[in-house]
Formats: sequence, structure tokens, C-alpha cells
Amino acid sequence: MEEKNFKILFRDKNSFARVTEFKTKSGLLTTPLFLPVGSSGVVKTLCYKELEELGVEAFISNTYHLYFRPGIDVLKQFGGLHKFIHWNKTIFTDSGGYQVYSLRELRNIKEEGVEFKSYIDGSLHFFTPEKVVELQHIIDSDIAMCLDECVEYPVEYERAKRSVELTTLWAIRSKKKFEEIKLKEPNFQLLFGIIQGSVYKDLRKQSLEQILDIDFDGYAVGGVSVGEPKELLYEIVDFISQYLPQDKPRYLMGIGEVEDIWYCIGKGFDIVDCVLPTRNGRNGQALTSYGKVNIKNAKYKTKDEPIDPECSCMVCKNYSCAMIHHYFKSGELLALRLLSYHNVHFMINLFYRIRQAISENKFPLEQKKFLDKYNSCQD
RNA sequence: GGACGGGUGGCGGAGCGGCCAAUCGCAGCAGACUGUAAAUCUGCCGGACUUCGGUCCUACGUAGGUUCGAAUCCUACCCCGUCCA
Repeated sequence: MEEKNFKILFRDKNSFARVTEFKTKSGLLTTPLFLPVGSSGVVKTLCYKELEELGVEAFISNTYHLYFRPGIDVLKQFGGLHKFIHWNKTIFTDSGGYQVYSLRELRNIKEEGVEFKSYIDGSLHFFTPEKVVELQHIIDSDIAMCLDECVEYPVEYERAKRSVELTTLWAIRSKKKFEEIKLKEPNFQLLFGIIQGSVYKDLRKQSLEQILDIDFDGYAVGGVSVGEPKELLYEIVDFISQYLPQDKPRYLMGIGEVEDIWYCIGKGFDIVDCVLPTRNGRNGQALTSYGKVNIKNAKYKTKDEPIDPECSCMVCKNYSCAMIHHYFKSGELLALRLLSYHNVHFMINLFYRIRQAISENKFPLEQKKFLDKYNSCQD
């Protein structure tokens, strides 16, 4: 990435939080940025018009999921995912590295790549780092991720070490393939490297040095939020953040708890993504300024008030807790949409406030204020 | 009037002498969810106590009976289906 494509606009004086701006081929992103997850090319239950309404500038899709459905040939025929889904803002694509973890019963890791048994029809598919770069090139996402090996928690040191080594090896090959494609077909896709190492600091350090050495357009930290205790997550985030370069976007993968977000951004991370607002929304959980709320609980049966009186979203302006509660209890699909919409709004708004706090040099102060309230009334 | 079949916890529906406070599903109540195999998953779900191992009470249409022991067998009655007159 050219230096001019990434700019730090503000640095908070009392933390490591920063506001940055960086260009992708589809637009200018301001960080800290939250990416909703739309693995198969759609943020579940929401239409693109709604994402735009919500102020979503980017979301993250998934190479693994798109490969199976709609299928890479289909996307090729359409000229990429943007054209296929009529979304012209930024798209990140995850590599399938997370599926190495989440679908570990269906895969087999080799040095060459990873063999997946499709959960759809049981067929075998082999993903190499090179192939995953190619697939993402066809998908034509704005930001591609290297194939990595995300390990579960807890994991033995030796296994974590091997995953770091493999992830580095794959990162080198990914970068090589990425450059080859660029030579043949110049484009403005960016490639991010992923740091692994589980909860072991020396492994994290090793991974960090090796991945940084390859030189990517941005750096992601993977292998967190896989079940480790919060203290360990914070320790790792703390540790890694001090070594990440200032002049590149820093992406913490899979983080989405409100408290964690504040923490990680305070340590200098710029981008996070999480299924939490959408998945938990579909399961009845609403995020509010006063904490999480389970709208399916009986106490909301007759509550004639918005989910969050302080929220200005379409849902809070038009629907009461009682209505949404009823829709959930009746199995009405609108319920899933309403909470997904509201929760994504909550996240977008949260990040707006975070950027605001940084630009006003009030990050830790606002963090405390926000979290005190957020923790005041958890369900 | 007669012949079958059936009445089980809020509902549906298993069980057909002891391992039955009773499989399972739904409904109900709560919990979980962090680069999405998730509109999913887990737990509780007759009542009262409990040192969480249990203890006691009330329960399989109603009333009797057989039996050491009955939701399960017998008798009568009351309902509900289907068929025959």
C-alpha cells in the first residue's frame, strides 16, 4: 500500500487509540471501524439498502462460504462479489482460516494446504494459500486475507508453534501469489497478513516478526476469541499491539463484545469484525446503552417502550419491546431482522462515538462513561 | 340400543404389572453465543422441602376391586370417536 493511502488523523493522548483513514478500491474507510459479518455475501437478514442506511462502509465476507455458494464460477461470471450483490462499498474477505478452526472435524491440515470436506455435500476440496489468494482475486474483494491456521483454545505449545510456522509459510506463499497476480492484472486489492501464536507470547512475537517481515498492506491478529479467558485475550492484545507498525491498518479478528472493543481500540487496533450483533440479534439479544437485553424474556411481554430509549434507529423509533418480543415468540421473521438492524446500528453508533472520543482526546474518559452505563443494567 | 377403539402432566402423544413423577415433541421459563455448518445450542419444566445426594405429598376419566406392588389387570359408571341398527 502506498503511504498516502493510509493516514493517521488523530491520536488520543491518553491511550493508544487512533483515528485513521485508508483507501480501498471501493472507498475511503475511517477507523476505528466495525465490520459486520456477511460470510456468504449477505449480512444475515439485512439488505444492502439497509446496510447503507445504517452507515455500514464495509463488511467481511468469506472465501470458504462463497466458494461453495454461490460458487466461484458464478462470481467469476458476474465479475466479482460487488457486482453480484450490487454493493459498491468495501468488502473484506476472510480466507477460510477461521473454518480451519470452526470446522476442524471436517478438515485435514497439510503443509501444502488444507483439505475440507464440504458440510453441504461431503465432497472434498483442497485449499492452498495460493488458491485462496486466487479465489479472493476472482471474488474481487477490496481486502483479502492470507490463509492461516487458527487454532483452538486451549492448545498445547507445540501445536501452537507448528501453527505459527505453517501460517508464516502460507503467508509467504500468499504474498508471492498475490504479487504474481498483480503483475499480470494490476488491481488495487489489498492483502493482509495474519498473526497467530495462541496465548503464548514468544510464539506471538515470532509470528509477528515473521509476518511483518513479509510486508503486507495491513496486519491482522487471529486466533483470539476462540474461547480463551478475557484476561488472556487482553494480555495478548496488549503484548502484540506494542509491536505492530504504526503506518498500517491493524485488524483484530473476531472481536465484538462491547467491553473488548473499547479495550482493543485503546491499545491501538483500528478494525474489528464480529458476528455478535447479527447472530445474537437473531437469537433475541439486543445491545443497548444500558447493557444486553434478552427480548424473549417474559418481562418484555408488555413493555411498551423502545429497546433502547436513547437509540435513534428505525427499530427503536417504530417498535416497542412488546412488539419485538411478540414477533420472536410467534416465530415471525421480522423479529430477526429488527434486532439485527438495531444491533448493527448500535455497533456503528458505538464506533462513531469512539472516533469522536479519540478526536477529542477523551478516549479513556468516554470508555469509562460508556462502560459504566453499559454494565449498570445487564439482563 | 349394539360392536369396536379411546380417555395419561398446559397441549399433542408414548408407556400397557415393579427400573414411572411417567420417553418424546410443542408451549412455558431461563442461560449461552466473539474472523457465522447458528431464525442455533444448553438447562429447567406436578407440588413442597433439601446439607443438591435426596425426602415427602398429590397424580395417568370417576368409584371400587385383584395384587407384596396398578397408568398398566378386573368390575361398574361417566365421557369422546368410528361403525352397525
